[in-house]
Order: sequence, then structure tokens, then C-alpha cells
Amino acid sequence: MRRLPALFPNHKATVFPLKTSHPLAARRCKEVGSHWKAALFRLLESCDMDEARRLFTRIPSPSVQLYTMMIVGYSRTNRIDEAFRLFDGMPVRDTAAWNSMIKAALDCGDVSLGRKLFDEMPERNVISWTTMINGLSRFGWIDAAEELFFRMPQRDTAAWNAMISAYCDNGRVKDARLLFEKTPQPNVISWTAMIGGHDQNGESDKALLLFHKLWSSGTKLTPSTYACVLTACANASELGLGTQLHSHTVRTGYSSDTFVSTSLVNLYAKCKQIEDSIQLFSERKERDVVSWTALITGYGLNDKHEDALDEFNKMIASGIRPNQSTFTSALNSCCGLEALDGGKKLHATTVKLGLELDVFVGNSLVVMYSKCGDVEDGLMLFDSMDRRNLVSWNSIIVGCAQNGYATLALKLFDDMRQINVQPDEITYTGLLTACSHSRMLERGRHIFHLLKHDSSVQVKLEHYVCMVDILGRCGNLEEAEEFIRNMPVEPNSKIWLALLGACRMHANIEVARRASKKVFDMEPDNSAAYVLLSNIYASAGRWNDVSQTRVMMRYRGITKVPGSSWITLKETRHEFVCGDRSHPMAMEIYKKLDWLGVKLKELGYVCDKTFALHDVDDEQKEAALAHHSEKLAIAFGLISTVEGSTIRVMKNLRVCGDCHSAIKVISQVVGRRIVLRDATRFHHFRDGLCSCGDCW
DNA sequence: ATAGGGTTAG
Repeated sequence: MRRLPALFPNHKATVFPLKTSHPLAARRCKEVGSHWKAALFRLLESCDMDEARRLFTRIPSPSVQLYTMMIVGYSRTNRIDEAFRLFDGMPVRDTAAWNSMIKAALDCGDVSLGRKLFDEMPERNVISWTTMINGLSRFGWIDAAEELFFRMPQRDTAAWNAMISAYCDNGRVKDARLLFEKTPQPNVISWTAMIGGHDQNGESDKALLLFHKLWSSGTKLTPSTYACVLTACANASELGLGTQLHSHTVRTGYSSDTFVSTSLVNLYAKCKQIEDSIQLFSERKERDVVSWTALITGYGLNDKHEDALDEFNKMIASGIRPNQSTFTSALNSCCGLEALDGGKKLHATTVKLGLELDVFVGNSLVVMYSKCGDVEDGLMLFDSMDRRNLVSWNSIIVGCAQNGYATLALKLFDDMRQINVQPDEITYTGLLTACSHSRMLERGRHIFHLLKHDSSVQVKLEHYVCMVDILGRCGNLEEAEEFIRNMPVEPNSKIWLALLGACRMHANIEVARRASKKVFDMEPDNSAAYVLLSNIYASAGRWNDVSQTRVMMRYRGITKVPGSSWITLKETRHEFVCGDRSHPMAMEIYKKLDWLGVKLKELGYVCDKTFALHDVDDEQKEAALAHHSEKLAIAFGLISTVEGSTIRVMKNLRVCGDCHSAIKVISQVVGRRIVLRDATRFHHFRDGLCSCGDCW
């Protein structure tokens, strides 16, 4: 039998026999100290603060350095109070300890404590100043940061870099540039900060110009620089340069760096080379949240929303915790699929992970609910948010506008201005859309007036389109034309198309001729314009002009986009085209339609045949109106969902007029709410009425 | 391995 070795064979010999006066004592103590230090470091590394504290209390008279390590550990785990208690009880403090405590305060969100410590500390060094500048900048206190920078007694390159980044992070790229040009000895970090700063402020092309300068200077690049530049390539869609840099990173061995690799996944995804993204992601050694989110976003950008959600589930299954950004992307893909059920599941998951209070998650949920036709839940969510930003307000205003809640959209606008949230272009587009969908002429004029006099917002073409739409829908066709003539910018085809749409509503052939000619000049392949023009002629009984339009279409090789409608149930999309019999439940669907036909007749509903006879739409000619895609999808919804529940159907084109009337009656017959999202807006059918008030 | 500057997704 063998004796087990003693656990601490040299225990007695090492620790105690030397007196402190012995020349070896100092060295021994240092060794003992480094022993404590190594053990403490291991615990701090694994963020086990309770265990670290237990160890720390056993250390006889810990050094300033050990105290400081503990403070940093508490700060990393967000335990600012404990950090401060420890700092407060320190027998002596050096500048590093003060600096660590300042950083701890700033990192944990207590700026005033950070500022107080900074003002009180006996000796500040360049690191103290730089830490404060960085902290103040993160809270948006850029003026305070600037003041410190110009007051500090000496500045090294790190200090200049901190101020450059502070300007960039607060949107002041011009000031960053001025400072960069004054920096005595800029290094690769200064350049990287400038490149990243320009890119993040929407100036990716300038970022790339800076990179060319850096490149030609022959400076050795770091992985951070590559990560920044590759992101700028992604945002500027510079696939060529990006690919070249990719090969450089392979040669320098940087391509396996986690930041660089994520930037590459992002680059190829944004440049619509999703296969390359997938390949690069699969080659990664470690898959973290960020790279996985980049891939999920990439699928979404490439219209592969099912794959995006699959990838999201794979990520969860592999034990990686999604964060707010992951949810933003996944929820966006739910919008792409109009998958309300999937979106609700994600909502539940955000609650489980404690992320539902995050403002980005909240915004994404508001958009998801309203884009999936459930604006009521979108509103509920918006009301429950405890923090809101401009995007939150825009999301709910646009959501209301698209769903026909114009008055509510305008009320929300008043609310946001009440609490001094400055609207932007998107806010105004939402409001104008709301007015146009509800034919609110005077409110629309008022909003446009506010927009024109809002110095912090630029009037964009889309605003003019909305205004033409409002004027046109309300029957002021001549005024709309006059409005277009007086626009300070060149009108585009969308403007004329809006006018043409109005001509159809108000059967105005003269204006329609002029408007359609403009559209055909600018966009000869726009099939919607031909269909509109043909319908305008048809409604006036001008059959020669109708057939002439059709000939012109055929001659120019223009084919109409086929109409299709779909419904998403249990995350499966069921899509129908007119007269479709390919669905496994086709028999039941047509039986339901026949039954509905009988019921509709009993209620005296007469089908409006003009939509069948005069439309250029081939699908409408081929099959009876009763078998339009939207009706098929609704019939399928009726037989596949619980009695009384809301049915949500989407259509790629505008809903046909006959279907619109029929669906109103159907909602009454079956006692259900039917939400139909067509190419331009949502229709909420209920008790025989539609939320659009029949003007769409 | 006591303290400061640039890096990836949204």
C-alpha cells in the first residue's frame, strides 16, 4: 500500500520560520502575496464575487493592488455599493485605486459619484482625466467631456483618442476630424477611431477614404482596424474592397479573430452573398451572440426569414442566450413572414429572459404587432413601455397610420410633442399617411405646414408623395397637379403614380392621361400604372382606350404581378392565387366559399361585376370573382381556426373592390374580425364594416 | 494579473 503524498508537503517549512527581519522575508512575503493574488484572480476571472470576498477577508492586510482588483471585480458585476464600501475602508489609496473607483462608478451608471471622486482625489494623472472624459461621453455629456479635455494639464495620444471617440459617439464627426488633425502623434488607434466614427455616423464612404490614407501610409493594421473597415465596406456595399481585405485578413492570420470574423459574416450578408456568410459562420471556432445575431440579421436582409427564425432556434438550442439585438432581428423576420404567432412566442421569450423592458426590444415588438395586423396589442405594448425614444413614437404612429387609426396617430403626435420629443422625417411620413388613409385634408395640410417649418427636419420626396395622395384622394386633382408643378424638387414616378391612383378614385381621365404619361416616361415597366389607366378607361366605358392600353402593355412585354394572398397559421404560410386548387384542403375551402356565397345572397349582396370585366388583371378575367385569392385565404382561415377568433390575411396587391365589399358582409355573417393587409394598408373588417371607411 | 484610447450584430 502506498502512502498518499501530503497535500501541502512544504507547508510548515515555507510559511512561518523566517522572522520579518530576515533578508529573505521580504521575498517570501511577496511570494505569499502572489499566491493570494493568483487565487483571487481566478475567482475574479470567473466573476465569483462572493467567493472572492470570502478569500479577500482571509488575507492579512491586503495590498492596495488586491483592494483595487476587488473593486474592479465588483464593478464588472455591477455591485457599485460594495465596490465603494471597500474603497471607503481602504487604509491607503494610490492613484490607480482612485482611477479604478472612478471607472467603477461610471461603468455602473453613477456619473455624479464618478465626478465627485474625480474632484476630490488628491493627485490626478492623465489616466484619471481620460477615464472621466470617456465616462462623461458615454452619458452624452459631451460638453463636460470637452471641457475636461481642454483643461487637462498634459495629454498623451490615448487622451486625444478618447476625445476623438467621444465626439464621434455623440455625432460630432466634424469636431472629431478637427481634433484628429491636431493630434500630435496619431497612432493606429486614432485612425481606427476616425474610421469607425465616420462609419457609425452614416459616412461610410468617408471612412473608406480615411482607410485608403492609412493604408498608403504603410501603418501596420490591427484586427480592430480590419473589423471597422470591413463594417464600413458592408455599409457602403463595397463588396470588392471587402473581399480584398478578407484575403488580407487570411494572410495576416486575423480572419479567425472573433471581431474580424463577425465583420466578415456581416459584410457578405449585407452585400447579399448570404451563402458566403453562412460558410464563414460555420468555419468559426466559437459562435457567440454577436456573430449569431449577424447571421440571423443576414438571413433577414436576404429575405430568408424562415431560415432566420430557424437559426434563432438553433442558437437557443445550443445554449447561447439571445440579447436585445438578437430579438430585434428575429422579430423583424416575424414581420417579414407576418408570423404573429411566432412573434408572440418571441415576446414570451423576451419576458422570460427579462428583456421585455429594453427599449429596442419594445420598439421591435410594437412594430411586429402592428405589421402583423394586431395594432391593439402594439398599442398595449407601447403604453406599457417605461422608457420610449423617438423610434418608439415613430413605430406606434406609423403602426396606427397603416392600420387606419388616423385620429389616434395624430393624438400620439401631440403627446410626443408635449414631452418635447423632436419628430423626424419618419414621424411626418407616418402622420401624412394617416391623413391620406382617412381622407383628412385639413389635418394633412396642417401637418405638411408643420413639416415645412420644422427646421430640424428635411422635406423629402416621400412627404410630397403623401401630400399629393391626400389632395388626390380628397378629390382636389387640379390642386394636386398644381402642387406637383410647384414642388422645389424634381417629381419622381411615385408622385405621378399617386396622382394616377387618385384619378381612378375620381374617374378623371384628363389628369390620368398626363399623369400616366409621366409615369411611363420615367418607369416604362411599371405594370401598376398600366392597370390603373386601363381601369380608369374601363370605368368610363372607353373600351377602345382599354384595349389600346392592353396592347401597349403586351407590346412592351409588361406582365402584371400575379395577385396572391396568404395566411400564416402555426408558423406555416398558406398561399393562394386566384382559382387555386393546389391546397390539400381545396375541397373544404371551396365548400366553404359556396356556403358563403349562399349566405351573401340571402343578405342581398350583389357582386360588382365591373371588377371582373374591366380589369387588365388576367387572374380576374380567368376565374369568377368568388375565387379571388383573398377569398380563398379567408375561407381557409375560417375552417382552420377557432370560432370567433380574428383572421389575418395578407395580399401582395391592393384588395379588389368586389372582395372588399364581400369581406365586409362575410365578417358579419361569420361574426369574426377579419384583418386584411394589402399592398398599401390594413383593412379591419368587423360587423359588416371596414376600418378604411371604404376609401383606400 | 490594480487604472485610460480604437474592434463585431442591432
